[in-house]
Amino acid sequence: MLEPMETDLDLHSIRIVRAISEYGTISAAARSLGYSQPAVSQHLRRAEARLGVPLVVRAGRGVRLTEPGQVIARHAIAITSALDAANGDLADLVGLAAGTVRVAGFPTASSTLVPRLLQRMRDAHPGITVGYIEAEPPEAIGMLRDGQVDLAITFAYSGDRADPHREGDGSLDSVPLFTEPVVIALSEQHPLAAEAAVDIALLGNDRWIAGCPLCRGHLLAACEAVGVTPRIELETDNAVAVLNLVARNLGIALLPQLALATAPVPFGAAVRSTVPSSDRSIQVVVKSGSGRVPSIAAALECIMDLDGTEWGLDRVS
Amino acid sequence: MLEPMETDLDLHSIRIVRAISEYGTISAAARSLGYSQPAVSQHLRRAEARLGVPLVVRAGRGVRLTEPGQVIARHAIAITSALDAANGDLADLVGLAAGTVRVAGFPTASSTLVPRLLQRMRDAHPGITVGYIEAEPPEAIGMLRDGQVDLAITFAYSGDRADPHREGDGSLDSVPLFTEPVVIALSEQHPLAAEAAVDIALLGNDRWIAGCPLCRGHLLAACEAVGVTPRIELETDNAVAVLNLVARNLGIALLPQLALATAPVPFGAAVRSTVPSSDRSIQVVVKSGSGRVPSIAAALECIMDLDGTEWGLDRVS
DNA sequence: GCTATTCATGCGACAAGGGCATGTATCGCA
DNA sequence: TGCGATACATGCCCTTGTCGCATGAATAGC
Repeated sequence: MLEPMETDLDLHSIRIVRAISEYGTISAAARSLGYSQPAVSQHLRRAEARLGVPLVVRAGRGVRLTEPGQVIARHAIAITSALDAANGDLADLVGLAAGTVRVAGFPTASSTLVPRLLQRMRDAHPGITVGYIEAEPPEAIGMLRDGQVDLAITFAYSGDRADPHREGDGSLDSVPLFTEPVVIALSEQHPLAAEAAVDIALLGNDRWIAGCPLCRGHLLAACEAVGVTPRIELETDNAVAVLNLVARNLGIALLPQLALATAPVPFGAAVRSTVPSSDRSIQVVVKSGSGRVPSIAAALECIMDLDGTEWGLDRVS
Repeated sequence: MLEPMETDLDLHSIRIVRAISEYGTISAAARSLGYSQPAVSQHLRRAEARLGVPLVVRAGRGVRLTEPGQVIARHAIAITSALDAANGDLADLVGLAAGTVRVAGFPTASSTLVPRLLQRMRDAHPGITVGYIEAEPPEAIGMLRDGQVDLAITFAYSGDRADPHREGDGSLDSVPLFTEPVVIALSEQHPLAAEAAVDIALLGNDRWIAGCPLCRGHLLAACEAVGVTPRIELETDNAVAVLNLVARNLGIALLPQLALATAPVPFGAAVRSTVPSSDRSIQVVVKSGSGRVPSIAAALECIMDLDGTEWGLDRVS
């Protein structure tokens, strides 16, 4: 007989009925809600038309809730409190009183930038939980795309063709934070250790120690640029190990400046700049749009406030 | 720094976020809500603008909820269930599966019309609670105005100047249900007991028994109309008592037909029609507007369906 | 009986909100 | 590697909900 009857209660009606139940008159309810009296009156009429049931009846100069109106007023408390809870949690997120950020960073950053970041976040926003997972840039970018992390601290060698940041893809926002020189580590015994800057073109016969895939790629590119094919015989991305191997003259290696902050240069090893020189840039990456999420924005801001001079990093503007 | 920030969650946004959380895509959410995809997309954008926080971020071909979005989705369950509870209770009221009606009726109705009404209501709408309180018409009307009852069963003598229904007041709706003759009860010994109809003009010297104030008023009016001043020496609105007094020739009385249904005419008493004749009408009264409240409408309908012939009442078309 | 409240109604204006058409990016498959 | 299907974004236009103001009618209290 009757169609499903779109008995759709809207928040406005609920608030209005609740206010009327509380104040007894439409005028007072309107005042308490910041509306004009006719607005509330008309809204009530519409709501009654939608529901097919009167919600108020005139009682002398004021109004009285009908039974349906009283039922709504009773539920209004539960509904509005549930809503207030949601609004409260949301306000906490907006106000940085709560929230979560999941960060991925490359290994060397774990020892340098990340502890500073976590400390700043804890000090500035104690309510925000920061998660961290170590991952090389390509993996970090992947986790960002997959939604496993909100923010990635990555690096890229200048001129790298396989730079995962450059996927022509507007879905990620990269912000360059620092640039750092790539230096060469070689034994003090090495004939070129006396030079202030070492010419890579002269290193075609040396044995090389390669690091992570990205670093190895950069090594190959740098050598190719000067017509040299490096003999890579050792592989490790452990900077301490690299430097100890170098100190014993078992090979030479290209290292980003930041790596030296995590490992003391041992006796017998030397660090020199290269010719031609090359740079590595440290970047922070977020999904486009998520930068406006307060907790993520806060983490971003904390990262961008970091001072890299302690580790020999050059701030990007 | 930031103004209170009208973080107003509306139901639409909550439903949309919930659907996205459930289906994973905006399109599927839109389908499940009966909207077009652009509508949901735009609504999301507006909600994000209002809240100042992104709720979704694009993830490949679909979208993923941000943390604020997930928070809303979590609360959505509680909010929508509270709302569903309210809608359910409201639907019960509309569907007559629940509800309350408070009825007031005059004493004679308590014995006749009201039991039938309660039985019909229980049979037709077991979920509806019907309350009853006995009250004379003026008091019943007063209780209706005060909101103590939802429905009043009253009577009025034709031509009564003090009829409480006629307060020129649009706030009450009266529906005449039945009319009944007013008859005269007198002793079989009475000289006029032999007549088929008794002329009131001839009763100026009799002793009268008056009933409730309204009935007494009608008695006075009926006598005045024919130039008689009744000698009222006994007063009771108990029909059984009246008839027994009449049977012993201690007085005569005007009685509405319905009263005879509550009291057998004892041996020695006679009932006759009067000249001029007069009627009493039985009415049902509700507050204007409350007739559209389902439970009250159902009670109204049950009353109007009552058949009065059993008690000698004449239906009003 | 007069006055201050209170509710209802009509009018005009604005904006929220939805559909449609269309453009763009992504994923899967051949 | 290129194509089709899917999904989201955007712009345009229109409906309709909703508000405020001005005004009228009814009520309660002094």
